[in-house]
This record gives sequence, structure tokens and C-alpha cells, in this order.
Amino acid sequence: MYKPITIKDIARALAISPSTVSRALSDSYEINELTKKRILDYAEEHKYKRNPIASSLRHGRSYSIGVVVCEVANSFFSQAINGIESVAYAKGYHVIISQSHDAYEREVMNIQHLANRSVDGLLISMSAETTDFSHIVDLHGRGLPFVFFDRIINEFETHTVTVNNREGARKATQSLIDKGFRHIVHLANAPHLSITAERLEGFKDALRDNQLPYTDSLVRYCHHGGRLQEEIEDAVAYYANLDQKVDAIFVASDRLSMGCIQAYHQLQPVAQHPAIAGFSNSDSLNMLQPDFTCVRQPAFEMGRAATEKLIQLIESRYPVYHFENIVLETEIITH
Amino acid sequence: MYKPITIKDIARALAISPSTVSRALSDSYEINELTKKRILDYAEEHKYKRNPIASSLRHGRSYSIGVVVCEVANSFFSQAINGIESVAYAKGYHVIISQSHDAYEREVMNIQHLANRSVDGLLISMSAETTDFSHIVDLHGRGLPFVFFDRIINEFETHTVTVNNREGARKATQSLIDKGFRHIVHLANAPHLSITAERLEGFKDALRDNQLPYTDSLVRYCHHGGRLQEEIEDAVAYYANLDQKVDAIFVASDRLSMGCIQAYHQLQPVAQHPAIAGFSNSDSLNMLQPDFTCVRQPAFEMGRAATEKLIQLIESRYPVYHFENIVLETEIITH
DNA sequence: CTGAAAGCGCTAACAT
DNA sequence: ATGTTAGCGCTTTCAG
Repeated sequence: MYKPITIKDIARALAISPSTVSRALSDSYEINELTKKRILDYAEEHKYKRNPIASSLRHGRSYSIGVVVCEVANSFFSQAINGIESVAYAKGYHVIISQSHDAYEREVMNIQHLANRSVDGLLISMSAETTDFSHIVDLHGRGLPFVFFDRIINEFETHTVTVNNREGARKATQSLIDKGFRHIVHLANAPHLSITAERLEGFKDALRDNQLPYTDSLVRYCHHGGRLQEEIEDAVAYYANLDQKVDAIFVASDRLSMGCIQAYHQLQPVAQHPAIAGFSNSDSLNMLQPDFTCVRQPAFEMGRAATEKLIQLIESRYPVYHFENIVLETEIITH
Repeated sequence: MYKPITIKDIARALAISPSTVSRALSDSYEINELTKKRILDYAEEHKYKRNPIASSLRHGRSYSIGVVVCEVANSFFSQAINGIESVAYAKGYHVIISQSHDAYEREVMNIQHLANRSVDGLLISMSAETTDFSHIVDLHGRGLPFVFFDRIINEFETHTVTVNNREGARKATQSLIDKGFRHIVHLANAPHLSITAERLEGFKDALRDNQLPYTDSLVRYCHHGGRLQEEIEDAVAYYANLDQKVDAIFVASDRLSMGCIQAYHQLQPVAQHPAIAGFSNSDSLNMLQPDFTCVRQPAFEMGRAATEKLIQLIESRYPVYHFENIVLETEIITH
């Protein structure tokens, strides 16, 4: 059907050898300027397109990188993907996106699938449910480069890109305290995620700074990252039953904030909700909750940085022993 | 670095020919059961993975399909993508997603890029800005299969998957009328999109059914599909200046509804907004606007159907002359 | 500066 | 039932 023109076709038409054509197209130096021009003109005119599959086979590389995030319909991740694509395309790589939906099985399946599809490297933000990392450790051990962003693991050394979660969490909590709230709880993500522990520390920092008491009972975890609305509703119900009336919540993520507001909407009018502050890269959330304070992550920049490091790993001719753990700052938006 | 085991390696280890190994792995019938078992066991044990690049080169197909949507951070499209992936993965195809951000240049670039990357076919929902279709017509003419969903074009015959936009629009508008609103306007998408004309017809139908007058001045178009918040603000400002006070708006899309609510938020308290009804697959929108009536499209199902038709086209041994235009029904959710 | 030849990994004719 | 061979399109020695 769709039969594109090949290097051989050009060679035949111009009565030269395929290798010369290849050289012209890859802009080799050892070629006559005139021959090169003839070839390039012909290629242009006949809309020659290099066959990337053949090229990949030859080079043993696919010039594509895999991305695994929990979901794309999420402001943070979609912005990060834009950053990833901007770098990847500029460097001639293709981006293959897949979603884990925060489920362990889907994460394993996707990573396996991408590795089979011979991506040259993987950019991962861990699924909330994952506690067994052997699928990743295994592939990494076999030489596949990985870079983690946002939700990282420490099973082996590699580049990572994160934000200063602890400080972001502290600032968000502090903003609630500044507004006069004293009974502040924390709606947290899955307990084994790297970001969960860090954000919890920031929450504690803020309480401590203000001589407010901390107990573990102030924290509710969502083991599926909010994938089940039920887990959020349980937390909200739990807060409602505390002896102390909760007047503010520090929420660990966008999705949880959304679920949280949704849960309260079913219970009572907006005016009576606790105040909410939390990590969020969504523009619509602060419309929902008029006084919503959010901690913005530089998602686009994180995607960019992670991709740059990954491509460095992929293109490095020598084994890499020195890894960078890039930590960017968050920005807080108060109302 | 990462040197996977090949068919040759297996052949050498078992002292048989590569073709036999290939036959065993592709489950050919003309092979001794015992030999087959030996090979499969060895492959399993050594974690053999077929090299899809070599396989693609050989078959002249990449077993991947390209998807072009305006953006993934959009409930409708992310649900559609889930449907696309469910079918594609099941049939052994990979999915490569790209975003046009409703911009013509990016759409052209992405489609070009995907075609170069030798996808076997393309699943497209048109960008709002696109009025020149030659980049698509050209590739289609050269034999690349296309299936359109949601936002289609009629430059050539092929399979399409849409919803009954006219009826959905009529029902949404009718629901506003049922609530007692009489001065209803329509915030529309880009005028050249297929869905725009259809939804406008439904809007007119509802007005006519209720003996309400229609004039073109009731309709405002967003030429960039709401990509620029400005275009929505202009429309809202225009409504505010009408002689007749607008008491309800029928909005053509999710993104426009969001932008519309956002624009009103800047102007006046929620209680004084006009009522809104519109096409939306987002769960969060009805929280924003308490009485928001939405028309849900079966996005997942649309993705599924489109992918099935595309794979049919790809795998058909003969030129296809009979095309299906699948039209699904919408569901309306009132409050 | 250009050409001939080999090979990336896989598979489908064509033998045997 | 198995082996031999050739080739998908591209690139890279190695020779000239």
C-alpha cells in the first residue's frame, strides 16, 4: 500500500551507490558538495523520509523514551509531559506515554511493555500502590537507563528530579496557621511514596514551629492515592468524628484535594468546609474552594530536567557513576 | 550495554536453525512438539524477548497506532484514550499519543512526525484551528489509514465515530428551558469543527420546539476552542452587554464551560451567574456550578470503536470501499 | 570522495 | 519437520 521512497530508490535514480546517499543524508563530511546537493534536492523533491525502524535496527536503539505516570488527566503530570516532550523532540526522541492509574499491575505491565518495545530509557513517577520494585530493579540491572521524577525510589542509584516537598508542605501548613486555624489535619497520599514521607515532615515542621501538638491521629493515608473515592470519604468521615473540630486540612495532592472537596460537597454547604491547602497544579481547584492555598510544583521544568538527564544516560558512552538528585523549589499561591 | 538474547543465540545454544526457533516462537503448526517445547523452555528460562524493531522492519509494519487529540488533560479525551488503549493493547498494538493543543502547526507537525515514525494508522480528533486538511489528505492518498472520532472531516471517505451531537445539544438546551429559562445563548466552539455545526443545530431545534426566537446574535464562537481564555471572556462580556439579560448558557465543551465559569467568577458571585448546561465528561464541573447540567459522551466506547475500525483497516488485505459512520448516543445528567 | 559488502534480528519462500 | 537463503532499509567498515 503505502510504499515510501528509500535510499536505494534515490541511489538508482541518480546512478550512485546507496552508501553515498546515506552519507549525504546524514550530512557526513567526506562527501562532494555537489553530489550532496544533488542528493538532497532529489530527496526533498520526492519527499524522502528516513525509515526510522531500519535506522533503529541498525543502531540498536529506538530513539524513543517511555514515560510512566499514574494518569495524564492530571494537571501536574500533563504539564510534566509537556516538558518531557519539549526536550525529547528537540533531541530527536519520541515519547511513549503510559498510565499506571496508580495500580501496581498496570505499572508492571506498562514497564514490561515499554521495555519490550525497546525504548532506550524510562522516565518514571511511581504508582501509589507499588511496594515491590523488582520489575524495575531487574530491567535496570540489565542496563536499561531509568530516571525518576516526583515519586522516586531508592532501590538503586540514578538521577532523580523532585521538588523540595518538605518545605512546600511546611509553607502550605504555615499559611493555614497564619490564617488563624489551629486544628489542622493532614490528608496524605499512599504511605510508601517518597513524597508522602517528605510532605508529612513539612507538615510536622510547621506545627512544631508554632507550638502546635502533633499526633499520628492527625494524618489519614490514602493507600490508592485517591483512586477510590471511598478512601477519601472515609478520611473525611474520620475527621468529622474527631473530638476537636477540624478547621483546616493540608492535602498532599491535586487528586486528593479534588476528592476531598467532592466529599465535603456531599455533606455540607461550602461555607462550612474546613479550609484547604495543598499541593496542586490545577487552575480550576481554587475556583472550587475560594480560599484554597496551593503549592505549585514546576512540573514543566521537572519534565525537562528529567528528560535531559535520561538522554544523557542513554547517550553516554561510558558507564555513569555519578548521579544527580535535582531538587527544585515550589511556589505557594495564597488567597 | 543492554544486549538482549536473540533468536540466533537460541539456535546456536540448541544446535538448530534460526528459522526453526522463529517458527516455535510464532507458534507455527509445522513443527515438532518436542522441539517446540525445548525452544520455548529455553526462551522462557533466558527471558528471550522478540525484538519488535526487527520484526517491524521485516513486516513493513510497526504495530503501533498514532493518536492526535487536542490535549490529554481533558476528561473526554483521557477517557477516549483509555478506550483506545484497551483495544490496541489487546490486539498487540502500541499507542503513541500526541497533543495538538488545538493549534494548526502542532497538528501538522505531530501527524508528520507520527507518519515518519511509521505508525500503521492514525486516530484523529481534529484541532479547533485547522481549516486546511491537505496534510491529512496527502498521507491518506499515499495509503495511510485514518479513522476520525469526535471532530471529523469530510475530505474523503473513511470510518468515523461520533455521538449524536444534535440530539445531545437539543436535550441540554431543553433542560434549561424546562428549568424556566427563556433567554438562552450558546457559547460555541470553533466554527469549522464538525461538532460545532451539529451542536448549533440541536440548540436551534430546542428553541424552535419551544417557540423561542433564534438569531445568530445568540451564538458566540471560540475560534481557538478556548485555548485563549480571552476569547471566552470576550463572549461573556458580550452577553453582559445584551439588551436582554441572559439567564442561561448552553456551552459546547468541557473546556469552554470551565473557562466560562472562570470568567464569571471574576465578575460576580456564583448566585448571579447564568445557569449553564453543556457537553462535559468531567466530574468536577458540576461541583463548580451546583446546577450544571451536562451531556456526557461515551468517550471510552468511542475510543474503543474507533480503534477497532482502524485496526480493521490496517489489517485488511484488500482495499476497503465500505466505510462506517458510527454514531453513539449521549447521556444527559441533570440536577 | 565513492562503492562494495556485510549485517542489525527476524521471517517467509523455497528447498530437503 | 527442519535447514538454507535472501532481504526488509539503513549504516559502516574497508577498499579503492
